[in-house]
Amino acid sequence: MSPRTNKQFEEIREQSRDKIMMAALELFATRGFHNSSISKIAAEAKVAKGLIYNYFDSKEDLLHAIINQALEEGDQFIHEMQNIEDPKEQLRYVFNLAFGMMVDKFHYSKLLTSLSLQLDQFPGIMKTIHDRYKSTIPLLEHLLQKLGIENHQAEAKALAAMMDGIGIQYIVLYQDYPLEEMKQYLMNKYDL
Amino acid sequence: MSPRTNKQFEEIREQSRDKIMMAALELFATRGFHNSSISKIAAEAKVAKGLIYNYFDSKEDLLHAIINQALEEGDQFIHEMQNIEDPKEQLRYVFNLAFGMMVDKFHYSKLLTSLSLQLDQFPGIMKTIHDRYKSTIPLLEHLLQKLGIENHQAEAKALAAMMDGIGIQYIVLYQDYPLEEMKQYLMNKYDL
Amino acid sequence: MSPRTNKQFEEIREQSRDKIMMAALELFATRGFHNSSISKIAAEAKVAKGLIYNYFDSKEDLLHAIINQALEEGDQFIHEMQNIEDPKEQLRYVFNLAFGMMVDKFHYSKLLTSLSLQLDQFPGIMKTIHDRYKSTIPLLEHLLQKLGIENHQAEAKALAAMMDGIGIQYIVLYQDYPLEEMKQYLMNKYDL
Amino acid sequence: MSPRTNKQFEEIREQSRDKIMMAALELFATRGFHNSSISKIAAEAKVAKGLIYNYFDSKEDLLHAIINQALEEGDQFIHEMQNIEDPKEQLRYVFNLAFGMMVDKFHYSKLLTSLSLQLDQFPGIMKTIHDRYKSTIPLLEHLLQKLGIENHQAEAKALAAMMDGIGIQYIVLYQDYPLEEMKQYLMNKYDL
DNA sequence: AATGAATGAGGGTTCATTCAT
DNA sequence: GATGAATGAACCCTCATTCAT
Repeated sequence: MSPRTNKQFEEIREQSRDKIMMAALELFATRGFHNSSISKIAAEAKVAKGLIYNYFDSKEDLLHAIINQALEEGDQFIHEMQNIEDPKEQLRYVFNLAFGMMVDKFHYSKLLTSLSLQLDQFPGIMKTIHDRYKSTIPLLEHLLQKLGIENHQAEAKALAAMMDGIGIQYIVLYQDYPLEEMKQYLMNKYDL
Repeated sequence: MSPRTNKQFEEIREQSRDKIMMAALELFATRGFHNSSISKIAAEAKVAKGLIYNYFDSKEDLLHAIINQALEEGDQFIHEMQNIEDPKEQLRYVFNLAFGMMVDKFHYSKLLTSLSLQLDQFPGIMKTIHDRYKSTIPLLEHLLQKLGIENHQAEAKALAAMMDGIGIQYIVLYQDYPLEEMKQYLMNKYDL
Repeated sequence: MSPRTNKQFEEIREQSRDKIMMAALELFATRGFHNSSISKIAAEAKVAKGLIYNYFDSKEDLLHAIINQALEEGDQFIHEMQNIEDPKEQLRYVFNLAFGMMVDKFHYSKLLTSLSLQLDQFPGIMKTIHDRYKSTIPLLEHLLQKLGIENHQAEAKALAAMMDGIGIQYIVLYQDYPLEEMKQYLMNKYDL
Repeated sequence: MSPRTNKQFEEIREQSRDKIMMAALELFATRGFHNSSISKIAAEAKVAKGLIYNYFDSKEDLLHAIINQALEEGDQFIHEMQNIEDPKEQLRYVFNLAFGMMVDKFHYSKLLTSLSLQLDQFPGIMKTIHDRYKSTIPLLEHLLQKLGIENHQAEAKALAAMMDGIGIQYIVLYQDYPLEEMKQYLMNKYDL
């Protein structure tokens, strides 16, 4: 009969794109980018190999799409955080967010951390991730300053390092890592 | 043309093995394991491709050898550390060592951190690295306890996380990262 | 909303078919058959990929259709030529036609010449093109005989070769080729 | 024992390279470049697929190598021709050479002619073949001038076209084409 | 008549590994 | 101990073709 409407097509596309990105995210995070073949991704997404290229120009383009999605989500949270007025509330929000992401978005978190260490191999995302790293510290500095913390500049860097370290240790040790304990430690430290 | 003695043979073997491991380490660290072909390693080591298989069973075996070498070196340092009596001296030694390694053994450090995040891909080294992560904390706990630090258990975990976080941020940001400043921060914190 | 008449349907069909064939002709001629994907043809024709299969069984079938169209046009001209009585007029007609086609039907001309050299790849059109080549010479022979040319059999073959040679050189060198000069040369030679 | 000498390696390389180029030449000429897969070439050459990339960077590089070999051979003959003093002898040499090549180097000849018509697809060889076409005519002009032929410039172009035309017709009709007769026709025409 | 999402075979290419010397 | 030619599985990607709408 008559062909599908544009809207129908868009819905179908959205769904397929998502299926592929979800499958790729999981594989990239658990097996690594180079170890996750397009075939495996397609199988995981229950989709034909060729279809992936209907949505992404290349395997790297698929990776970029995933990363950008992750970063956009992150940007949104930072935005929301900046709408909070009380600095204590802000820091509590940051901790809740950061620890929550480690758990709920484990794959995103693992993939991004992994890629951070392989930036030489992915020049296309180098700047993006570099910038992300650099932009975190001023944010924390400002926050700690508002909280009246002494030596807030050094403390911000230390806190940033600790957060990253907790992240990586949680990724490596997972079930064995006392994530909640670490969160409490920080909450206490900043009297939240 | 007198035949070479056994000792000469062994020296030659040792040299070739070393050349290969050095070349592989650099490539693995900078370009990643999957991105470093045996051909490239052989070229970098100025050695024929086939020779690598005289010394290592497989590419993964070569990786294992490198990791074990790194870990053995680490073990040795821990041993030396434990011979120091004064706990302050001990902690100073730990910091000097850790920060020194980040700079002097940058490739080792980067490779090990990278691999930590890809353990699923290398089940052969999973346990080794897992154990390494887990064994660090009791060491620090003990040290902080001897220093009379309150809440030494939580503090040890926090310190371990911070050290890892500093490591990863230095790897990512490199020249832009204030490594020395972070070291001073820790030295001050523990009054060294 | 009255249903479309049969005639209207047929017109629509004809138009779509034509659009597709024109697009395919241009792509086949400029980029080659194997380098012109159905997708590109559809895009060029501003038509959905699937529609092409409403009109043609396969990509090769589309090629056949184009070739046959070209050959039919050629047949028609030969027919018209044979209605001319004066042999000089006939030859003049042939030259005008042949040189005119090289310019006006450049793509047809290029495609057919190209395919002539790849007949092994397209057995379906082999006989057709073979026959076309063979049928040209008797025609010219007859013509030159009527013009009273000595040794008309050899001259006909030579003329046929020269025409093909001019064609291929024009295709290769295009703007750099003195097509008009060659035409004058032949007109003079046969005193037209 | 001891590894092969450099000379042994070179011989082996030469042989394999040649096998591959021969197989590729035949396939490219008969089935076309895009229709000759690396797999088929390897099978024809009785060699593993991967080996081809030990000798050529890419499929196109393999094509370039074949073309350059062909053109170099051609250059050599032109050089030899220019050492002949008597112009009649020279022209006879040209005819013998050209007609001889059509038969003895049928595949080369077919491949080069085919590619001439697909230059848009192979920008890398465009200039080379263009130049080859353009350089032929002055050579013939000079030759016909020395032979005292009237209107030698137009005649040279006509002769060049005829040679190309004979070539293409021989390629298309092959056994059915009176190649020898055409050669005699030309020999007579120029009184050789 | 028309759309374009979906399929999967097959293309070019890379690379860990083997082996004769 | 050392060489590098040779292998073939597996990679990323393209594309003719099908089909539900």
